[in-house]
Amino acid sequence: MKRQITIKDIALKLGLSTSTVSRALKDHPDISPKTRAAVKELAALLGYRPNRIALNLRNNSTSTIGLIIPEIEHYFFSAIINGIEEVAYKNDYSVMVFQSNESYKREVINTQAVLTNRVDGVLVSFSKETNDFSHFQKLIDNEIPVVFFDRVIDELQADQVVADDYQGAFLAVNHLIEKGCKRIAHFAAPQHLAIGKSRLSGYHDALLKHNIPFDQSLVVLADTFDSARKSAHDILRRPDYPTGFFAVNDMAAIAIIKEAKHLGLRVPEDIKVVGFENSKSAAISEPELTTVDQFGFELGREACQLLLKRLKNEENETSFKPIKKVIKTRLVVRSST
Amino acid sequence: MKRQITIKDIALKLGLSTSTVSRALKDHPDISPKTRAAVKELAALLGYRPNRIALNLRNNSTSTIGLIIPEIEHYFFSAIINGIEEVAYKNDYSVMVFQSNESYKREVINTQAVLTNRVDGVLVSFSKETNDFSHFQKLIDNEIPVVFFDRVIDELQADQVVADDYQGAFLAVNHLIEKGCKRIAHFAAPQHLAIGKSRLSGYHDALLKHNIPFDQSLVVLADTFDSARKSAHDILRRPDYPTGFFAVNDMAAIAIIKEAKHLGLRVPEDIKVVGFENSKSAAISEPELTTVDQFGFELGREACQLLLKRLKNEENETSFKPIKKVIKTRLVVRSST
DNA sequence: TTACAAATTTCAATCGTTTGCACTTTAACA
DNA sequence: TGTTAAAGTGCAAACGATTGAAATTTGTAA
Repeated sequence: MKRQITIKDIALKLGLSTSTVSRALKDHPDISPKTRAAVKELAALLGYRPNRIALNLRNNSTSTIGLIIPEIEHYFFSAIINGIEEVAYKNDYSVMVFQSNESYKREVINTQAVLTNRVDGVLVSFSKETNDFSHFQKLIDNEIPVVFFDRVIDELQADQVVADDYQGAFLAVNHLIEKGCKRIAHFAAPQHLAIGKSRLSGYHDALLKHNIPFDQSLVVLADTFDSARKSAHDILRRPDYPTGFFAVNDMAAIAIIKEAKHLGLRVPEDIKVVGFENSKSAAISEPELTTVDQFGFELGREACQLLLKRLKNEENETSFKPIKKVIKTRLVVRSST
Repeated sequence: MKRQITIKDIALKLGLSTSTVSRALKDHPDISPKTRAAVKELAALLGYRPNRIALNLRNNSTSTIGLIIPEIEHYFFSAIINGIEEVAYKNDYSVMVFQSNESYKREVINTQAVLTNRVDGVLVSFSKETNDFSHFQKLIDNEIPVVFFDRVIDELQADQVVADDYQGAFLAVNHLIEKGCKRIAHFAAPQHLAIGKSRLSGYHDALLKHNIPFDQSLVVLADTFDSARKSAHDILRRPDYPTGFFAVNDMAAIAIIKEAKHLGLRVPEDIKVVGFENSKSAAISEPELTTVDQFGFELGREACQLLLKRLKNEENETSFKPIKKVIKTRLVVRSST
């Protein structure tokens, strides 16, 4: 690689010391106008760019944040990245992306990578497999600010940003009931994830509000297209199949619709379906899917803003109080209900 | 931030010099077994981690690659990132992501960011707006290896990785013809993009092969959902509307299907539609979309591998010969044709 | 004991930039 | 002309790790 122009090069050509050049470049008042002008001119001419790595070393900071995320391919996560990148960009931070691919092992390695790369802070949404969180604790022990988003855990002393899963689920189920559904199934996420729990509990309470008994047999674990399609097949073949479906994400909801149509049922006449995410696919599905908008972009923005705030107040080490931000959701009504 | 353990800390505690500690840690033969063992033990005990930034400065390399990409939210691009991250991860590289959001201005800033961050190499898919490429030339002038993927340009002395757009388009249109379509429309991407040109020319040649005259009025510029829906509306209202549609991407194809159904036309009975991308949405659409698989993941992998190869052979500066890799595509036949 | 080689270890410079302090120049005033 | 303060520059250390060369220690044989 071509050697980059350094302060030393400029100093040499001008017969100055590196200190003078350094100060001239940043308008230090000690430097005479003549010298300053000369330095700046030559710097521009040579195309001098300060070497960030040297600065990183000196300041012990990289202006980089690490992002550990299950899978970029999910619409929801890429929307979040969008929000994160937006805020990072505006604050002159760069983002390093590490995917766990929903693997705990990979995630542990990711936390190490984040450490070796000396990022200033980390944004995390952990994998479905993860139920030991000591690798994140290690980050916190190293006093690297961590903000969890979407998939969060209360046991760690760290900030959190989440969608209002409870509210969203409540809205969704309430909507199904108002549309006339008496028996409503819930396709749920694993219950060790907070989103799994909150959405189930929103579902539960919406039923309660309308005096509909909670039926455990109508709650199935299915948060992917394939598993949801299979479960939908089973449940729709029961004689007393439910007429309302609340799925934990859009993919599962779409799988339900697909399978229903496959079995000769009409949506929304025979069954009604609500998803969660408001992905691109929701608008494409046929009929278009009623869903809960999670505002992924805003969620990413909030998470990044929170992290940057922590990075700026680093001196303030007295008694860390975790902040939990909750982003309100919104029901997007379409033709599947 | 807590001060990290350095080599100096270990040296001090053991009454050694930093050089000895450094060499002991990397099994240099000069170091006596006793010393080595002692150093390693203490290093492990204290949780020593080498400071990558210091190494970056010394080696003038960051083990980081920059990725400049239009929008992460597109399935195709996130699939590519997946492939890139996979290869980077295996080779101990980290990936910094910069989105241009299809904005030329932002892209120029991204190239600067990539420079200040002193990445070792850059992977680029440029924005639709871009038709001045001097900002990329600047990267090349700085002797930073650049690999273009998907959206590429021949005028720059840089490697390229692309899907075989011509072949894919040919397959798609050939398939439509074999399914009985006589009049086939093409919803195209802007013609200053190589993908726009290649896919049009694949379309053209497939027609030619079957002696179907090329009709310019059947080629419309529409590569987004909204623009395609609008164009589909117009074209389907013509009395002599075409019965085959080849869209430059899945979103446009899905828009065509939506609009056709909206106008009371049946797919695939009345019109047949083929997309390009093989996104998740293609499998979800109703009817499921026949499309050309671009193998985004493999494309990302190839691009990253090519870049890493360049990074490894940096000494070899004699007469740079750009490499162009073409990834074969595959027609995925579903029920829209 | 001396000499010499081999085995270990340390020194010092390096990467590029910043910054407290010391130094030199300039100018002004007595 | 000498004194002194102000203005402008330079020195050197620091960030953390590496590495060629120099220095030290150790071992061995005469």
